[in-house]
Amino acid sequence: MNGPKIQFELEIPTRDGVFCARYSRKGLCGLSFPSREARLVDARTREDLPSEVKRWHGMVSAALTRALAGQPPAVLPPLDLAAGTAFQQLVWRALQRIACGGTWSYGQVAESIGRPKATRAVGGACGANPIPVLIPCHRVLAAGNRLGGFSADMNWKRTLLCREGVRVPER
DNA sequence: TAAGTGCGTCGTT
DNA sequence: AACGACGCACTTA
Repeated sequence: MNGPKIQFELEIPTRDGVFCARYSRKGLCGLSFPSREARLVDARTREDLPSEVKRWHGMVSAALTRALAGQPPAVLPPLDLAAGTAFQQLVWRALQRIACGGTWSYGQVAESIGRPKATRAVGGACGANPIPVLIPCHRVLAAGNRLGGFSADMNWKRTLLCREGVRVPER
């Protein structure tokens, strides 16, 4: 699934730790949660920032801060999802249509992209989401109002939903 | 009710 | 051919 060519990796400090945003020539192509093994960002990436990337990064920082506060989305730069398969991109686009404070089931996502039987595959695509939080895969729950899974810590899924005012199921 | 099993299903590796 | 961030029917306790 050879990923996009990363041009810049920039930190985003938040009240929940330091996230890392990745940009290709086309736009935002990745976002990762704060991690213990805090990757030092190459100093080189901080110099010679194209104004376009500065602008993108400002938008992403603001959007992330809002999202972490459970607020509806702000303006985002173009997203570079080209690394995903056609199916994955379909799913990721669908996720962006889930309103803040709302949730869909994996089955509903599957239906919304015209593949009603691909529920399980939708789970796989959610797990491959390169831009969590901003592409809100945390808003997808399992049927029967169960929580379902999450690639990063399940606590992130709980926390994000909780901040959006969603009544989070126990399991 | 709650928890566990089995199987259909389908995109990805 | 094997493996899932699934869903459903069905069995147990």
